[in-house]
Amino acid sequence: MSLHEIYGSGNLRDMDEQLVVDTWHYVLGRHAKAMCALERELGDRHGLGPSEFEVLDRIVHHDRKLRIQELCEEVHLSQSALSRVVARLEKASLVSRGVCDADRRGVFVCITDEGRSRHAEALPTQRAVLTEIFADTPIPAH
Amino acid sequence: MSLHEIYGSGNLRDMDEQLVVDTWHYVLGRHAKAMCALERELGDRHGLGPSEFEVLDRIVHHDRKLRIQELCEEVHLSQSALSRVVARLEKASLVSRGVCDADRRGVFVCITDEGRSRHAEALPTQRAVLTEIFADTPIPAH
DNA sequence: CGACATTAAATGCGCTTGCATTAGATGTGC
DNA sequence: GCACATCTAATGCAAGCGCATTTAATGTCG
Repeated sequence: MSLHEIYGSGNLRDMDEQLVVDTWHYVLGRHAKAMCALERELGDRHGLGPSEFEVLDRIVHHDRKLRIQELCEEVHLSQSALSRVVARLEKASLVSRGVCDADRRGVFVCITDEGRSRHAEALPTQRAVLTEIFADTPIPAH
Repeated sequence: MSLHEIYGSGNLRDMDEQLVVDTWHYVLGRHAKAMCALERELGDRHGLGPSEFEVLDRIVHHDRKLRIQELCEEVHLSQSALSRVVARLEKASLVSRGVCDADRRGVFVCITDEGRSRHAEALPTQRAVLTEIFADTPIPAH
């Protein structure tokens, strides 16, 4: 169904609903495809899962140590899942955890040199995968 | 960064990449939000998980019995995951499985009356959740 | 016909996730 | 100061997923 047909139908409620459902199917399809490809490519080439990469990416993007809490707002993971991702990254020496002096409940996560270079290696792979999947139908900037 | 700035930058490669990454973040965010809400609402109100609902929805949409294989192409699940979803649905008496006469390796999945009415109950809930999440920034029809 | 590759669906297994809870640190009110 | 609510991060636990494998049926080729 084309945009013209939708808007020309005269039934805005149906149009909205159809558009919403189409959007959901788009999101479902691309998410599945991208996640699957990222898991394979990042895993095979760089030994990283999508969540591990995303956490490294957020830290590199901010270019400073972050609190677990801050990361939690940016990555789409529950607090417990994030806690475990950080634990795996620490085990792999890609980040280090340190207690926060100001609030001793908090935990800072610092990226290590090894973490930084691993991220730099993996970044082109991630971009290539995403470009492969989204280049044809990106969302025109919200 | 605005669309104008992007297009005005003169570097189409960077623009493309930024658009692709923005699209990925859009997909990640909406997928997480929608999945979480669907899991909660469909689960609490109708005793269905998102995968269970999706499978019922595909069968209702086609309005006939489908082979596992056919469902596999439409649902974003691995063959093994789908096999288990169908097993759960059968346990809940929402579908029934039957061997295919033509190819006795194959399995047909039929929706039951109970499955049909459960789907009908759940559909408005699903639509409400999706509208809540996508009404503001749907994708203008690809 | 008979051995071997192929296909469909189910199952073993390990991993990641979210929910609920816990342990420890910090804030609040009397 | 002290009891109690709140907050942060970690952990026990069960559920769902994908990969690899298995079981059974079907094709294929000599």
